[in-house]
Amino acid sequence: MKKHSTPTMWEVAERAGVSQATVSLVLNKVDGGRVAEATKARVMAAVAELGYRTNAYAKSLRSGQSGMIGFISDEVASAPFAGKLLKGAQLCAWEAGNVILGVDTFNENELEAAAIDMMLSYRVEGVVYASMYHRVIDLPASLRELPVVVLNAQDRAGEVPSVFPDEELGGYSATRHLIDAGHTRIGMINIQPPDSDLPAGIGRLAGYERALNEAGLDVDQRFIRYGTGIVEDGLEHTRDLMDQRNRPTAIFCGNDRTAWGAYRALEALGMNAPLDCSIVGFDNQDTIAPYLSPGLTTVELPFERMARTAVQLLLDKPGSGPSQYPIECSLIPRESVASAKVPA
Amino acid sequence: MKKHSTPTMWEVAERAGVSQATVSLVLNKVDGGRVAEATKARVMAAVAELGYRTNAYAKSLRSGQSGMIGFISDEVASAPFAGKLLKGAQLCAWEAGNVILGVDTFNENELEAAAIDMMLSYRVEGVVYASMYHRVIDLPASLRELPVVVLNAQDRAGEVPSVFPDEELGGYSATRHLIDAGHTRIGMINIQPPDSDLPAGIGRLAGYERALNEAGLDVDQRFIRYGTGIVEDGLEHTRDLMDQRNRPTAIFCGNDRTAWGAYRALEALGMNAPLDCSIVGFDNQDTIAPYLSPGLTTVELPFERMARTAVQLLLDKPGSGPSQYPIECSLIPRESVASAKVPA
DNA sequence: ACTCTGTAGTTATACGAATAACTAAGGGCG
DNA sequence: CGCCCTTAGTTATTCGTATAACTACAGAGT
Repeated sequence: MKKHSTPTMWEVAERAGVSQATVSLVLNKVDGGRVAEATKARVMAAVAELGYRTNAYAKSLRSGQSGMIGFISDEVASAPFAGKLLKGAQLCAWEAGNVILGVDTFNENELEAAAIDMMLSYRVEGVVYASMYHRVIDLPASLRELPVVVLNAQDRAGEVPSVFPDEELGGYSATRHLIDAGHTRIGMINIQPPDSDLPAGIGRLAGYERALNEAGLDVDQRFIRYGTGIVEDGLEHTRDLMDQRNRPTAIFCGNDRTAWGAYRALEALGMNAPLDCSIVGFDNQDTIAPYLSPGLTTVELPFERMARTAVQLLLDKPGSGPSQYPIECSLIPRESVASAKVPA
Repeated sequence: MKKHSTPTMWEVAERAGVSQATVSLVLNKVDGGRVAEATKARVMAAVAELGYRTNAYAKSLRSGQSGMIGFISDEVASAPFAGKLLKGAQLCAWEAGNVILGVDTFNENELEAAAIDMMLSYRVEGVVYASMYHRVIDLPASLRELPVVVLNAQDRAGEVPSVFPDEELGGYSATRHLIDAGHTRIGMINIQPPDSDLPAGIGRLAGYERALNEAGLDVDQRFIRYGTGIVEDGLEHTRDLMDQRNRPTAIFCGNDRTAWGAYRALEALGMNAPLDCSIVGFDNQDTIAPYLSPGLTTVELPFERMARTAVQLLLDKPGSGPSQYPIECSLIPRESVASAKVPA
């Protein structure tokens, strides 16, 4: 229940005994020594007494600046980490006095079109176009009229800056961590079939191979499996990997769900992680990784930093820098990696 | 890169050879037979050719309606289900031509104050004040000037409508499901200590007891344990419960993480779910419940419906209805419940 | 005495759209 | 023929703020 709706600058001005322009000058500190301290104080007092708040619409209309950043995403609702993207975006926007206008399209083209329309109506300063998973996307044509940054995905046309996780480096770090612990027979269970073109699986595998090569270890195809990123795949492939003579002493799982499956397989086989087999995951999914036992050593997807980077790119729009911004994924050590037993 | 910034109604009017007012009439269908079909067509053509989009700020300023609904939440980022709240809110708002202006406060008072300020500036039609978990909250005083609905929480003062899960009914359904399967010795592992006043644990336990009473079964305190909702608690308490003579044949776990712990305990004891012990969880956490093996029968928290209800309450603001809106939590059957063996 | 420079404001206007109030032309009808 | 109604628009004003351009006055400098 508001008594007399929010007051305007005129009402503040009247109460302070000055003109509306003066109120504006005071509130926006366009001072330049134009307003006496005493007057300022009177204005501020009136503002406080009346509970005045700037009308963002009038301000934007006049100034031509909306102070809003659009955030379009497919299916945030279903992605457990989506909140982190939102968090990074919001904090970064906020620090620069901007606000996030977020819309989820639920992968429906109609909704997406409506969302873009709406953002154009609100004259957003730019749009962060976020994907739920790392992939290569085609931007809707109607976004061409606006500054856009692609988040957690890559623009196929390469016309727009894209911020995404450095999967290759992540895969490298994970594998390197195992190598550093003395492992030489390291399996990998990837999260997609070999013919899939998703950057996540491709990059993580590539990083795995680079680490092995760099360490002078063979890339043994018998140690590489291809699942689909779900628990069952980790379970089956791990069972299978451990069934070989000369089996791996460590497995790099392409994501945490797969790692969970690996745990289950080891348990079923009466084996112990990390003593019989070290495990490294990927994603650092926070409803899983810390709750597995032993805690899962994994690679973190830097959602918050990615989102901040994306928003920052929109904010300092000037001149086009590079179009690809891979963000480092860092290793989160827990208890699922042990030193390899030194061969006798 | 926009060539000549977005066109205004005047430019559309000029191109169509009419006045600005006419363009407005056409676009808002305030028709009443005032504009000839041919003219309408010319206007629409001009709109399309110039790519005109209404300026939301000008429109709101003039009409006094912002078309925005504020959504304030603590820590969406960390809540895996937060997306569903957002989803329901957005869809419901959208259907009525409104847009969500969302802010996460990360539990910082400063940010919250700034968020409320910002929403007042944007003259939101109302605010959904959402909590990450079901609790009793005190609303910040500055929200008093606006229509507010509390989501996934309850307003202590009871001055504002609150939409939250019907925990008691959920607990009842879960327990009833086990009773219907023939179980008579049913344990419960609650998610908070007995002296805690969080509605979730209190309600779920109350529902459990009501179901037992209604079925003429005793509420046996030896079967009720109090944890804190984490995996380890489920593990320990289940181990403990199963260690009794005359142990329970089914356990109602106060949430899915606890249920996960129960699975681990059973596995460790060489027992099988659901054959040796049926399990029901709560939350239907989608990164966990479907991936446990066997799939976890659990109770769903109706986030999307709750959020829709909250927004709807804001939209049809007239006259105050009830102030509490408990929303039904329904049972999601999977494979973790089996019929009790009929006693010989 | 006159201009010059600050200081401390004020006035007027524009942003883009919505809408109340007006107008102009054509036709029907008594 | 004059009157009124209908159709198809137009004009003028308003929302709340930002800002360019102006004013009014006091004191300094020559």
